Amino acid sequence: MQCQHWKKKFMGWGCRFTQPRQFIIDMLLKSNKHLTAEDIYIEVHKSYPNIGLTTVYRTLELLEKMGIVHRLDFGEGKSRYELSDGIGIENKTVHHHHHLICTNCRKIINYTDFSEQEIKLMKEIEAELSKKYNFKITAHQIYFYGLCAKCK
Amino acid sequence: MQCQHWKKKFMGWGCRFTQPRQFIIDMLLKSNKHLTAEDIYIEVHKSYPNIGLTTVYRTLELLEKMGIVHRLDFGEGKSRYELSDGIGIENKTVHHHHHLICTNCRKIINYTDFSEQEIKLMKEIEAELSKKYNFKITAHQIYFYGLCAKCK
DNA sequence: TTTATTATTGAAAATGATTTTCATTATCAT
DNA sequence: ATGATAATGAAAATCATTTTCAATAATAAA
Repeated sequence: MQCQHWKKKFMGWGCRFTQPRQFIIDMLLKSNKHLTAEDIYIEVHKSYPNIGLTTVYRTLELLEKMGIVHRLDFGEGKSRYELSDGIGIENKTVHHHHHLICTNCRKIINYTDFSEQEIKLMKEIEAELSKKYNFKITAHQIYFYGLCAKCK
Repeated sequence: MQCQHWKKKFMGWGCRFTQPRQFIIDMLLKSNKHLTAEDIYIEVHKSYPNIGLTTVYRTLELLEKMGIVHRLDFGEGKSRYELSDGIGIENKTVHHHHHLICTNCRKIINYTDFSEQEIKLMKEIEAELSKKYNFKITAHQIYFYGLCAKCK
């Protein structure tokens, strides 16, 4: 979908918009979960059996550099990936959630219902930090740690 | 330092306060950096050469469960650890910083100068989430992603 | 204090995610 | 088409972390 759009984007980075990359991006657009490299590999493999796990890793690395994808870490010993904010229009709701992680049982709760105030403040902080550290901020993640209902 | 204090704490978790554990905690108290398991192993090894890397991993896992230590991830493929807020009195300034991570070169900037407003809001959010999800929040971390001055 | 019980330890092996290497293939500019 | 170069997949290598297991240390019981 929107091949031209993607092609341009890749060209801008001196890269080619190839079939494996296309399949991987399609997969990310379709899914609304936090996928591991292996998840993506297995899923893409169904429609494109030639894909290699190596390519998935390489593509994700590139997509991360391009700001298209974000890497998440829940302390599982492997990374998970999700599209950056504003990339997949349809499933916007999935993005930009924050995480509650139980330090005892490792249970993860996502939440997306931010207060107006929260959103406003985050924007302010971003603006402030951008200026102070001469940093172009494209995304943020908040992790809260503690004990879940069961482990309390 | 404060052996009795630690001993009690460990006992409360049905665990023993052993020498390796003591050395590891001392190391964490002394250091003011984000240490990897290997960093700790090498450092502790100097004064306690019998220590094994396995024990470091196991101890860090336990300390995390006990809420004494927090695991950080900067996408390097390995975890880093720091004492939780309020644990090491002397080096309090080190803790509770947030992170700016460059998605291109992986440079990491820590910042600790939070605005009053920021601190207040985070507390409010924590209170709200605690109630809503019946979760006892003990810590939080914020990661901002984007491009550093060089990579912009 | 001695003894019994159980948690903890270290070494080595195993695991599992991610990277590197390298020869082959696909894509793009000409 | 053709040549130059980026991208690919398979296999091997790497590196952090876990598991296994026999030996040891710390605690509780006698």
